[in-house]
Amino acid sequence: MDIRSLCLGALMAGDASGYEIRKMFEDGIFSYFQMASLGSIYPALTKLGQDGLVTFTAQEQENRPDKKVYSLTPEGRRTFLRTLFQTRPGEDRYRSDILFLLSFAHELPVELCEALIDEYAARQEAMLERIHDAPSATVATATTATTPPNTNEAAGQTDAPADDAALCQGAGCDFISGLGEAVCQATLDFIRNNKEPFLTELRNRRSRPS
Amino acid sequence: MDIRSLCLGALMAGDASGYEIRKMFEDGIFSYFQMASLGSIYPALTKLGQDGLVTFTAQEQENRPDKKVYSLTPEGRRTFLRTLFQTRPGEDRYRSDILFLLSFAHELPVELCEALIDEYAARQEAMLERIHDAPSATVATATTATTPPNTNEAAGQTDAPADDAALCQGAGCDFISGLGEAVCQATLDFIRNNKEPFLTELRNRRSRPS
DNA sequence: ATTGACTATATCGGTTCGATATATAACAAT
DNA sequence: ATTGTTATATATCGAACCGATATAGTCAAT
Repeated sequence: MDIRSLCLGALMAGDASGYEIRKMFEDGIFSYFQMASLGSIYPALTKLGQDGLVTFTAQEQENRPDKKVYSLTPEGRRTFLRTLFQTRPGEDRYRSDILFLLSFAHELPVELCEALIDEYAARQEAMLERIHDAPSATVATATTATTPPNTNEAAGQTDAPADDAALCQGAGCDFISGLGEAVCQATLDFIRNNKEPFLTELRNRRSRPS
Repeated sequence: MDIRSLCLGALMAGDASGYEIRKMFEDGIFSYFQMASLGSIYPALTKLGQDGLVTFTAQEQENRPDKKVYSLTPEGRRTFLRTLFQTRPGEDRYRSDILFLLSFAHELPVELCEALIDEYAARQEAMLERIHDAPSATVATATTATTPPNTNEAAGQTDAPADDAALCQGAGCDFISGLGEAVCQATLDFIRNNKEPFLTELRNRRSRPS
């Protein structure tokens, strides 16, 4: 998936600025399986605008740089849907420095190994919490007020641009976050059951390096 | 983790050519949590050579391009171990086109959603098999003959360069592949239990789009 | 008062991927 | 017989992308 498609996908959930798109990949639903940085989002939005797939309206904000709120054009929407249908999905890829380091456990002090495992577990736990805090489509969607720092409350132009089912629009996201939860849980379970035996074995091998 | 460290780490398991290093990231133990392409491995090895962290000996092969077999220098080994100790491990990142596509399930035909899920499951299953086929450190290591296409059997120079504990050197790799197994298993379990309910819900929403 | 955190856009350098070129051999299929 | 595919093996180049940085203002906390 190239960043242009990723941006179009983000805008499918509703109008957003570049900054808000990044947050979707940082904290939002997309953060579990995709990422995109500002350094690629802004150029992508510019190019998408040139190609007529998005438009933006500069929202003036008092004492702040203008906020460029991007929307999909009808052609942008069509293009994205075509992408959805045609894309042969690439291989999943997982990258973890911690696991790489841990694959050299036999060269490391046992304390460092333990710290790495604990760090790994902590991150999984944090992710679990993020999943639980996220809104679900099956549960009532009216709970989250969301109310972003909408400084221009008086200006009645904003029209609440796609908030309800925006961040998590339907069963797909529920399925995915359920999967994420299951994976995190399995990871934590594995660590709970195997951390100590692993460290013990490391210590044993250390004492008699055979 | 930059590619130079990744290459040093690969060479910790024993001498290897650039091509063989890539295979470690393609099929080998590293494939579960890191990746590296030839387009970055070869330049990295060249630079590491300039910095005196690796050396190579060009092994002539009949009717084949020379095979440059790289080895860590003592300084290269020291540098890598220093890296192991000092590195503040970066965030894990997972990237999946399939899950991204599935997050737009409500825009897709149910059949396509099912195909995507099946594809996802198939990949997990393939990964599980790869993990099971891989050698384990705790089990007898003498089973795998490995015998790569070693055309020069008569030339007694090769000296079987680090084969036994090479690919998977110890408890660390066992821990990691155990973790990988648990995660794959949890993923497959989740899909088994939730695929049909998910598809059913999609169909229901489609029939009465409310 | 000043530090740090958040919102917001934008650019630039460096890293890395993916495709491609080159060369050869083994093997399967037509 | 010839074609195609797969595998070994090195190497390069353009395009894509990340991460850091610059700019600039608000707000809360110390």
